[in-house]
Amino acid sequence: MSEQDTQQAPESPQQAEAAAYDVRAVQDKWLPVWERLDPFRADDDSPREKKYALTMFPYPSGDLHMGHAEVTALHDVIARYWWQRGYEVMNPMGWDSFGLPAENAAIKNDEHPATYTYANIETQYESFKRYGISFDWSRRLHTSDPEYYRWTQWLFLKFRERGLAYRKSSPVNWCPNDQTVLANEQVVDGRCERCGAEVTKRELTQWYFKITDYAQELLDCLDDLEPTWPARVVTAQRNWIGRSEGAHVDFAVEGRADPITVYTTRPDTIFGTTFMVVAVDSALADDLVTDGQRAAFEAYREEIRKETEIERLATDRPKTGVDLGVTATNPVTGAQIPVWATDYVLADYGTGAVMGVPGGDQRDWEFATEMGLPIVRTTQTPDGFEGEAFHGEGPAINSPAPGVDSPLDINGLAVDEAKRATIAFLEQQGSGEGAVNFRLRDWLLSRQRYWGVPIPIIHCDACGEVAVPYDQLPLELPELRGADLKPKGVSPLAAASDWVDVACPTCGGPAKRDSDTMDTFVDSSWYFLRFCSPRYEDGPFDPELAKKWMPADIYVGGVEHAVLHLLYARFFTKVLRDMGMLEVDEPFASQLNQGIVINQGRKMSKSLGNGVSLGDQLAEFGVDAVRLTLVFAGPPEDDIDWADMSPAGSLRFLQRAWRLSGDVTSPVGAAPADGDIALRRVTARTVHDAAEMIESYRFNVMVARVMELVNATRKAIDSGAGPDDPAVREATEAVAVLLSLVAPYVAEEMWERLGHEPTVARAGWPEVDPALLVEESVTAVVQIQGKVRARLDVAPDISDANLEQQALADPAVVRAIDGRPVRKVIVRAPKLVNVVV
RNA sequence: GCGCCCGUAGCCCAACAGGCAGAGGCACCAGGUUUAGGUCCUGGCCAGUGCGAGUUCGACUCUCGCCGGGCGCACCA
Repeated sequence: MSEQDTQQAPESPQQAEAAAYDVRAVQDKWLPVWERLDPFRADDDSPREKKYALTMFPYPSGDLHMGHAEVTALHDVIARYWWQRGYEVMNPMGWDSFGLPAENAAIKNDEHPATYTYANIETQYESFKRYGISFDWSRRLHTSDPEYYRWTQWLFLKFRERGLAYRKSSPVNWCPNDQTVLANEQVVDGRCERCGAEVTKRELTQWYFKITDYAQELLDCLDDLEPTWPARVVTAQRNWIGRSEGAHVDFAVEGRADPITVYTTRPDTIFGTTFMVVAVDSALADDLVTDGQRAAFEAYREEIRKETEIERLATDRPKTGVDLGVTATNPVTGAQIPVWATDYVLADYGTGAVMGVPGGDQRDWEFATEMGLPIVRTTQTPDGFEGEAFHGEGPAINSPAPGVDSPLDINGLAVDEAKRATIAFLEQQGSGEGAVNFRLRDWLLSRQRYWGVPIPIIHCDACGEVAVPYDQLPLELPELRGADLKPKGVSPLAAASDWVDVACPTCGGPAKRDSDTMDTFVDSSWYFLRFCSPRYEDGPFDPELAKKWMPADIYVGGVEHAVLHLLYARFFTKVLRDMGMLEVDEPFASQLNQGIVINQGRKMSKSLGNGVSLGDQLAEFGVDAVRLTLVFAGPPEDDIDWADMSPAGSLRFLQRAWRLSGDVTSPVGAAPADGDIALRRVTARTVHDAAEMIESYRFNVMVARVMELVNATRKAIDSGAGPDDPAVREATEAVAVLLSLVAPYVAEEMWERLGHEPTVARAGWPEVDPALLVEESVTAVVQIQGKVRARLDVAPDISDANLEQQALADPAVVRAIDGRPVRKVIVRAPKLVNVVV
């Protein structure tokens, strides 16, 4: 920047002005003008067709960084394109402003989390404005504002009324560092998604959203999203939901009223069941164990509880378990089989109990081998099979085994048939039924933290759980700060007795508020709906306006939310639809996942010392050049290595484009039809292609096309049609409009120099005369044996026969054929002729 | 272990639906301009598409197998 200034000092300001524009001065000039014109305010009453452009709202930690710069630059290309194409565009922005970093900062600095949060929000707000993204700031929201979280609480209570929010005791994921529980989605490879600490299990009573009620629909709708959502997100969600089909089977236990029910995807292997395994941390195991085995069982359970998730999930360690001392009855053979407890069965999947079929399941095989339990194969293995358990296709064998008496016989049946026959038998006998299971668990939403939405529930000894009355919402957080917020295993709110101790709204007796707060993913599960009517007072959003704006036409953001935010937001949308408040089934019609900005082949990090400061880059090259660099770097989904990029080169290009606007001498409104036809064709082609590129998210190619147009226009001015040709004006105006999607400042400056009023952002997409897109002649290639031997200039509508005749008459072709007999001629008019000799 | 994606000039990246491998940029070189090793203008340089097969008149593009890189899932019965 300072370099720019010193370069302008020389004797002739005129000359300096002609060579380069002052990046900072241009930014300072236009920012207040845009502020005044407010060109991106979405009008709820506009008759124009709507577009809703959404980008993931940030968490306010410090100032904006390169990642924010990339995602918003890409997003803004689309939003600004839609404005230019004449849509009414809603492009809102806000902050996901509850969360742990603010709380940690508050403890460290002995202050209130709001101090950190709102200071950062202001910083980011100012940065966003200067960065020139076309946000409609009139819709700004913060999830930590009581006006916002009032409705988060309202939604929680409505969900609860529908049976979709409930409390249960269960072993939950616990982050020992953050001192809070985590949802399954927030545990990555056995570690806390946020801080990386190894997650352990704890038995706690917590609030859950019953997202599993929507498992099937969440899965089914992915088919509709497949064409417009990134494949990896769709796949990730399918895997996460994890639907499987199988059966529930009851194994009777002598002396116990209830049988042990298992879930299996392979009911056809039931004859190979030589033992049962129950999750060691389940209530079922505790209930089944005999007095004689209790001591051993409890010792084993203690050992397991001390393990971290990482240890527990390791697949290569030996199987462990303890015999519970009871036996169960195989419903098809009547055989008595031992029941064991183990940690390789999960308490919260299926029924927490599994029939052990070592012949068909590798885990069971290992367990049987370890414990000396019998192994029976029930599926014929292929010739030469040398593995252990076999779970492939093959006819059923030993079902029943010779000499075993059973009312069911599935020997010889293929796997699918055997499954069907077994389920039919079990259903008829009343000892089982076909069943579907999902990997997806209910969403644990309680958090033992302060800086979040208080759960609006009061616990009364007499009345139980009582909802905070709607007219008392928002239930605001008590004022806590600094050391009050230190993690102590229970929510900091629990210690705020003034706040916690209340009269029961129902009976008036002494009661306590629920002291947990909600997972911040609850806040972000509906913010895109609030944007439709951000000041609405009668509900979380105005259903009429949601009807107008929803769904979001594009959602741009990071792929790290593939199964977190994106799944939760879909769930909320479906529930709100079922509540009659929304008409859409899905919130986001299409999606774009940008890559990340790295440096020197590595993720930017403090420890590597390879961080790139957005502020420094903006100061050195200006907003436009940084935005252009990010958009031009490559396909949006790809990571950008900043070390490979050249923001200086981007700035040079922008200077070249800008210079065009000073060279144009024809008047505003000069009839383009009188202009140079060759340049007009290039302009038309560029505008046409640019639209296509944007709509297929190939923004880097769009920029390359604009560069070509700039080059062509330069040539026309210097050595062609000349600066007064109307086609030069037409081309330069097109450059300004196209550049307005990426480099708003220089585009505005060009627009003014071309004699127009601001703002170029709303100038409208250039008109393209379709006649200019039709080539007057094309080059046809003549190949001999697939090698190019000649080129012909031909009419675009030349016939196959005509082209073939011309090709074979061409001297170069005749020479190449060299008298050999022509065996075959392939003609693809007007582009190609291939002669086979 | 299973699944998905990607390998094109020194570097970042293009190539519609199989049909001329290069659109654009960076870097580099040369000439012009210049007080100028900068800016600007002009021109140049640079790969036969990771490897090996197959299909085809024709393969960067389709199929199969390797090699290399990335991502996702992973004791879910």
